[in-house]
Parts: sequence; C-alpha cells; structure tokens
Amino acid sequence: MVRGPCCEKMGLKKGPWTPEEDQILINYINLYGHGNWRALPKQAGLLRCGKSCRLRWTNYLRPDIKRGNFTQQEEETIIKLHQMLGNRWSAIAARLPGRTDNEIKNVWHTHLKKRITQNSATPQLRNYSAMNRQSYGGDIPAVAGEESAAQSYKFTTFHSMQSCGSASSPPHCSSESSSVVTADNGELSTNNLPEADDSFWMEVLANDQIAMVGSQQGFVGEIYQGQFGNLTMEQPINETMDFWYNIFARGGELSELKEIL
DNA sequence: AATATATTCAACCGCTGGCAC
DNA sequence: CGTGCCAGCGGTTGAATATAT
Repeated sequence: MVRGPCCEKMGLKKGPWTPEEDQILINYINLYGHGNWRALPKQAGLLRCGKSCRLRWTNYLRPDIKRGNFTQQEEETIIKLHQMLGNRWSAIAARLPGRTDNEIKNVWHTHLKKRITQNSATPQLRNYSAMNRQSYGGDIPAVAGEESAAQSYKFTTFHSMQSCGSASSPPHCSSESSSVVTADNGELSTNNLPEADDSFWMEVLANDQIAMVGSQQGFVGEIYQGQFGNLTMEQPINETMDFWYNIFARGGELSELKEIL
C-alpha cells in the first residue's frame, strides 16, 4: 500500500503555524470537535493537512497542556517510565497529565538521556543501562562484561485489568486482556521476551504508580481499582511494595529501587 | 561585536494497526 | 480475506535561540 505524503497536495501550507491559524483551529474544534482530522482543515478553512492540524492541536493547542519546564519529579517519573516502557512516548505521556508525547520525547533526548548516560558511570545506574539495553534495545552503550540482572526476573501470572491512566489522560486506554509472561521453564528473561505484552506493562506501571502516588499524594485506589493477580488494591500497599521489592531485589535493582522510593 | 557551535523544540515524514467495506 | 483509508505513533529534521570563542 503506497501512499504519498499527506501534504503533497498543492496549496497546502507547511511549516510554523501562525497565531491566526491557531485561532481558527481552536475555534473550530471548540465548536465542532475533531471527529475527522482529514476533513477538518477544509471545513475550518485552513490550508493545512489534517495530520498537521492534529499535531498542532495535540502538541500545542489543547487546553489541558501544561506549559513550562518539567519539574524534578516529572523528570524522574519520565526516567522511571522510560526504564519500564522504552521509547513508547505516548504511553509515558498518558501518565504525565498535561504533557505531550512530543514534549516528553524532546526532553528525553535533550536532557534526560544525557543525564542517564553520564550517570551510567555510577553502579546504580549501570544496572538501569543494562536493563534498558536488553529490554527494548535502548541506546545506552554497553558496559563490558555486564549481564543484566533483569534476566533473572521471574514473574507469575497476572490477571486482566483495565487501565486507562488518570481521567485526564489521552483517550487511548488499553483494555487488553492479560498475559502470562512466564517462559516455559518459569524463568523470564528479556532474551526470550523480546516484546512484553502491553497489558503487562500497564499492569506494572499501574502498580508502580500506586506505590509512588500513594506514598506521595495519598489517593491510592482512585487511580486503580483493578486486580493484579494475587495482588489487589484491597491489599495493603506494603504487600504490593513487597512484591516489587522482591522482584527488584532478585534482579539486583534494590539500591535503585530504594532511591526511587 | 562577530562568528561558530551547541541546544532546544515545533513540525514533518513514514510506518503501523485498526477499522470499514 | 484483501484492500484502502485514517488516526496515531516514534524517529528525524531544521529553524530559532543560546552559549562559547
């Protein structure tokens, strides 16, 4: 299926948006919504392709976008989420209300990646580097002779859940069914798990956030009322924490976890 | 002050998956 | 089931800006 560039039609404008164009787009979406991006520019009277309009709206004009610098906490969250999700910027953005995937991607490439790379000289973050590298082909240089402790991670069965992030998250929830991520011999290594199922990471993340948010902000349960295998939200956070504590501990990530928590 | 270099970030490009027909 | 369309995603680019020389 070969398709030409979406903006190849003559007369369609490219490049930076003018305030006038922004206003037209905002006004139109406020009035009619954005049900059909392809038809939108024509109907709104914009000389742009639908893709460009969508991008402008989602990355810049959306009213719920938070402008300004990232806070220390946001940066730490990104690092942590990136460690778990890899370059899945939209998934990361879904957990940072008000931030866009594009923005997060930029921040990662301009600030955070460098920070990680620099810090990878330290033992704590070397583990992150190794794990990162193996789990999704991260670009952090290999440290000679260092096999990821993550290879020894062992997971049990996780049951289904629905996770849509927070209410303010973009509407791409995952309601996929669960996955069992144990290998034949019961051992999970990132070598035999080239691509973890989405739902698995959603579960990991949901649980992780609960621990984090719960300890910091105290609204455990509001964001997650699902079930997590043998771990449910009815159980004390400590048990959940213990579960992940053990997993990280087995993988030699204990020191990192302590730091995060 | 002028120039070179580095950094930032908005926007584009191309690919992919979901859906309708 | 195959095909085409569309929205969304991640990688990349390049102009604008900041900083160094």
